[in-house]
Amino acid sequence: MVSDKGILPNVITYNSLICGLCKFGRWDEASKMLKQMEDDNISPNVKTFTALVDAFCKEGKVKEAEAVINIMIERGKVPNIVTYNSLIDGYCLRGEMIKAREIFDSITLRGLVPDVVTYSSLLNGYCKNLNIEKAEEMFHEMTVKGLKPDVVTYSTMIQGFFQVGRCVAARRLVDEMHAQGQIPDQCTYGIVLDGLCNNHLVEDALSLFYLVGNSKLNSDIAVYNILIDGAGKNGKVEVARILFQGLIDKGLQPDVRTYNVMISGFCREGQLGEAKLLFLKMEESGCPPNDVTYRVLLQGYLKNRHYDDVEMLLQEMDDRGYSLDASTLSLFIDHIAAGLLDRSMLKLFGKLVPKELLNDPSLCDWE
DNA sequence: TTAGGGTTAG
Repeated sequence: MVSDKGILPNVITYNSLICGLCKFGRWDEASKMLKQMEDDNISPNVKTFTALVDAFCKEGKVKEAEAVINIMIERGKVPNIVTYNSLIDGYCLRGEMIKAREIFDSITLRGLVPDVVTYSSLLNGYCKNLNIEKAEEMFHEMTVKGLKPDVVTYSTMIQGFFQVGRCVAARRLVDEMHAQGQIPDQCTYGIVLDGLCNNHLVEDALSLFYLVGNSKLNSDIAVYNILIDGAGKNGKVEVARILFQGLIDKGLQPDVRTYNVMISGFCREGQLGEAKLLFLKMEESGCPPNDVTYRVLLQGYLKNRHYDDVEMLLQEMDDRGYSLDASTLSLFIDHIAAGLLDRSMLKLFGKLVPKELLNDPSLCDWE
């Protein structure tokens, strides 16, 4: 691997490439790259190994990540705090909080010092696994240790409070982060809007949105996706429609999630005609439907006992290589069992059941 | 700007 100008790759070049390949799950190529790196007599360093550890952890493959850590130790490279933070994330992602805590506790024994990211990662794990008390403990403990919660720490904790319905505590924390000089960013904003919507406070979310007005914060399609979904789920599909039109008028481009939440909102209200129109508009707008779109629409049709387009949608899913997820599948099974669907559809339907669901005990006996 | 943490659809 030599560039046109005869420049040789170094450890930085390889790390960048390996990291990029890992990010896209291209493990084979990443491992080939690692091998080539060694053939070039360039030793992988702590960052190289940590990139691999992190990539495995993000897929929940903690055993593989630990294997990489063992290899790096064998090669005389010492894992650092970044390496262990990734591992904590991996265990948190799997919901294995006892193990995550063990890694956290082992950090000090290894002579390393947990940093803001370490605390925030474990705190996030506790929040995601709905153990808000433990999360609060971490939040408190880090300040005792002299670590200052940053924007990410606050955002994580705020989301945790919203998830368990503690909206007052969440809002108080937004004020506190301001007072501490940690300015909420785009991500915090999304977390707050989503948290309000999910706690039946969509009016508050909308007030905040209109208060923010034409700021850059509101030029993010994710903000619209959150609000359109929130409005729809709170029975305000007309508000959702206005928001959708608003983002178009503003020159923003709806993405596949925007369409999906809007279609989902129409289906919820039984407005299947509107849902179908939007579905058809996706392709011509350069934003083709994805597997979620099909599942949302199918669920909408089934729940509203509107079977005209079902076979066509299943056929299109098959053509596109999409499959049914567990919840759509179980809805289908109910309708088949109740004799509501034409049995001629069964063959096509069977092709869309993913292998991993074939032996699912909750879905058997449908024939 | 060589590796780490927080946001949206089913």
